Amino acid sequence: MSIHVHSCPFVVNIGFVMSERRKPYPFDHIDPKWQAIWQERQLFHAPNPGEKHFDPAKPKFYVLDMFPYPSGAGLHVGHPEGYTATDIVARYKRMRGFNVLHPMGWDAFGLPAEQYAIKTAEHPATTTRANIAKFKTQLKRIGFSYDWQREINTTDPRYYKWTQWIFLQIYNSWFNPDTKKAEPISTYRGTDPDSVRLAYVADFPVNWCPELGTVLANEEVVDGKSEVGGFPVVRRPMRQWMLRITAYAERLLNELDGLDWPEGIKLLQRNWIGRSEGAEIDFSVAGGDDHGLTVSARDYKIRVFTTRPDTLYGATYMVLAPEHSLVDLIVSEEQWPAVREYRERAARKSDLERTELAKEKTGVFTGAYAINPVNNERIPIWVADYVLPGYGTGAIMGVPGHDERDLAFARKFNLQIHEVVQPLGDEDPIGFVGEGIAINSPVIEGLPSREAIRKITEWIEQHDLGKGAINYKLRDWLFSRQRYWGEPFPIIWENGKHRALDDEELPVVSPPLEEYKPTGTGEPPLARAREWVRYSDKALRETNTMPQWAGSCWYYLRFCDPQNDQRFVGEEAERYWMGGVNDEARMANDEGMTKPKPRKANEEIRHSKINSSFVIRHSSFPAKPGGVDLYVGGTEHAVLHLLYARFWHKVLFDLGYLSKPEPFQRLVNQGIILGEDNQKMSKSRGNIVNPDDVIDQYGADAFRCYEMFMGPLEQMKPWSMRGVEGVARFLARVWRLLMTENQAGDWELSARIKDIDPTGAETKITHATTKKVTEDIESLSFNTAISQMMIFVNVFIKAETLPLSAMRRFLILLNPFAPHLTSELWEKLNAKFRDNAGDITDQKWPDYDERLLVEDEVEIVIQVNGKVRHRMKMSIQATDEEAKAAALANPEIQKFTAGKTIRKIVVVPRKLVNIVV
RNA sequence: GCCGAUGUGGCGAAAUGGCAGACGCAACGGACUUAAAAUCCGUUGGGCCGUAAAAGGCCCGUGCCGGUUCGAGUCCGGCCAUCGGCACCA
Repeated sequence: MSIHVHSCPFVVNIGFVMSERRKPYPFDHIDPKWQAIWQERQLFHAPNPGEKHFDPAKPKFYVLDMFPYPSGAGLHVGHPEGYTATDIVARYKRMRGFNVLHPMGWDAFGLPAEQYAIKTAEHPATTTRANIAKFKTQLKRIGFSYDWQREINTTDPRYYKWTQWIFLQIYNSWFNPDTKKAEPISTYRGTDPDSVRLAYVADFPVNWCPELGTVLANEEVVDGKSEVGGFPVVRRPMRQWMLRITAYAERLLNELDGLDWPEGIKLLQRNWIGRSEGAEIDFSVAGGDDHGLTVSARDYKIRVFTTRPDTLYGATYMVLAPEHSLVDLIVSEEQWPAVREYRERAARKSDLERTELAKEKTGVFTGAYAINPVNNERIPIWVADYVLPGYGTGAIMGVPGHDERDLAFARKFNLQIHEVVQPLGDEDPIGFVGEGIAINSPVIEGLPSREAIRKITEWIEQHDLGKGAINYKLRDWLFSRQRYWGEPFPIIWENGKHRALDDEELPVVSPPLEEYKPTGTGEPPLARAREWVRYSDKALRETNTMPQWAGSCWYYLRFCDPQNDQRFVGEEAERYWMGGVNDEARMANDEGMTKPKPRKANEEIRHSKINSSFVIRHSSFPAKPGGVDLYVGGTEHAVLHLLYARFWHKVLFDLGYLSKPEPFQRLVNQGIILGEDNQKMSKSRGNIVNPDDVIDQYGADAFRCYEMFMGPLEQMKPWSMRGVEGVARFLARVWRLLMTENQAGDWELSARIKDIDPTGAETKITHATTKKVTEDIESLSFNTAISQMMIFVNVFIKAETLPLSAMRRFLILLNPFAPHLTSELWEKLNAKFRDNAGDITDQKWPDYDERLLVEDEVEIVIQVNGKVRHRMKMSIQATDEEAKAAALANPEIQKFTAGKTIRKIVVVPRKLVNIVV
């Protein structure tokens, strides 16, 4: 409460006034009353196919929130923004006759929860339980229509049993490059299945965060620091579990196309996947004259990846990443100490040092030479850390003439620079990286870059020197953590080899460790549980745990069938909710209703820039590949969660467990809510707004409506308590529109409400409001829907009589936004009029009649040279000629046209006449 | 550096290429009240002309500069600013 002293001084200063103060309407009675009724009647429970009360005639709609990570701080007003939006859609869709799946759960494993537990010196299981309880209480107060019977918790063994099971499906499959699908490992015909599994163990330099005592995925490292906590991250070779997400790079990229996601998010994913086309070229290592190379060194080949094979004649040196395995084999005796020292220094560097701070190029000569295969020139081989071990082949050909980085390197170390691309304009050819004409390049002389690339690639292939190749920036997913608070791996080790546990042995439950903090050495805390680790005399359990993202990779599937203990999700339930069987019905019911707003022209142009010449589309790929109909959450998950979940989904789809190749058809990102000071909400700034305080003062409906009235859902916007007050006033006006206070000070239904026909004007505003609210909910423009309802109330509050039908219709329209208030008023109407209207939640969403919205007389603007000079009323029937004549005859207009030649008259029917003189 | 989003009153915002600022907040004036709160009514982009006061009229105005168009907040080109993402990816 003390936080809000500045915004509401009188409440705090004179405490008793608040409790004494008359509420604008009795939300403190209404809110709990209806929440209890909803819970008791389980009104928002969605039965699965085959269950009692399931109605197969209805189409389905799956509307999902990104489930929260229950932190110790509880909710702030940013969380319920997306939740309110989806709740409005869910309530609306139910009234439109859909079976609506609208669930909520808890993503509770992972680093932040564990860090919080360590800080408060409590066990993460304890703090997690408490945090979830707090979140749930807070969410319930807002009156969301979740089906709480489907609540799930990623830390529940009944849930993570299936997370482990899915891991085993991944472990037990491989990616068949011919079918471009995951297949059971049993179909693999090679000698070493472990080398192709989609989950595998690798020993190589990883992101190690000493402070957190764990390794992190590339995606969890930001600017060389851990995303959680902001601690330094260094490279360190360790044995780790990896998931072969790179096998899916192409599909993850191409199959974005059919999704209704913001183009910006698709672009982020495309960039993250980072596809580039080019060629791989082999350079052979030259025998040294006095460099002490052994004869066999000549047999070594260095393979490089380049997107510009047309600059091959300009390659004047080569660079190997310090970690490249050939370095040891080719380095000369003389250069060995320098190279060794350089490699050690590079290994110690943090990511931050290696990238951001390393403006100046560094490197060291290996003493070895390679042969440029196209012209047989001897070129020196260097080691430098500007070449990354994880991308391409970890080696490059240095073309300083036409690459900025190579140019900087060559200048620093005095290496040769050749011009091989002639710019089309008058730019300096040295350092020119664009497309031009190949020069000094016999095989491709005179060709434009694109053709040159094609021709030289053919030439390389013909001479068996390499091949055209595609490379992705995306790396395999580092999947193990040296932490306690995560899913244990269902894996045991025997004679140095890993082996999957049987399905019957799941779940593998973590041992109840008292001492769960990271060891700091890189050995996982689970190793402390000696009894637990000893699986048998010969076998030990894997002691790493899964990363935070594991549970959220498939939770949307579990929501379809959360109680199932036979399968991770029942087949029929999955087919129904994820959209396999019900598509036709849905499309029919859905026609034109859930389409995203038409994109602006420039968005289309941007999209079309994406080079799709290489896109391979399976003809059977569905136009709407995703299962969840609407998914709302923050942009922060643009690449991490959304990419990982798509990957798991595709593996399960390939293995035949799922009916759709993509998890989320339509994605919307809600914008961040800032504090009243326009700054990001944070504890240190003291500008956090707690939903509980808002609801105490103004009620849940005002809270919900304000969240939506603030502005467009996707936009970043600041909180304003004054704004909440304004919306609360609107709801109070709705209350007083239908209710009046009697002599005794009690509220009773207004005598103005009568079961009479509305006037023409009243019908018009009612239908206009229906149209606007309907369309605005469909396009998620909740702010303008509320504006329209305010206009409606402003009109009727002045009326002497209130037609019952118009009031009922209005309450239905407002119901998704303010469910408590409207339920109460609806009940009061039922009590008085006894017209068997039924409960408000059972109502059908009203239709509107376009014909009723048409005016018979319209105001037409008269412009002279594009400037508004006058207005006139005209019948809607008036022809263009009549409008023209009327405009010209208008004395006010004649003032402007007198003595001038009329050059042109533009008429926009029913809108305006523009006279050009 | 590259990619993307955004830029409209004092504030949150609204506007199929056709009356810029709907709706709300704040502010001001009034009604009610012993008084305040609440509520209700009215005014409210800037400048100017007009009038006793009104009515009314004119000019400017959607980050900046240019273009297309009878007409641009909206479309096109070029800048500037803020925010977000990527960042030695060969």
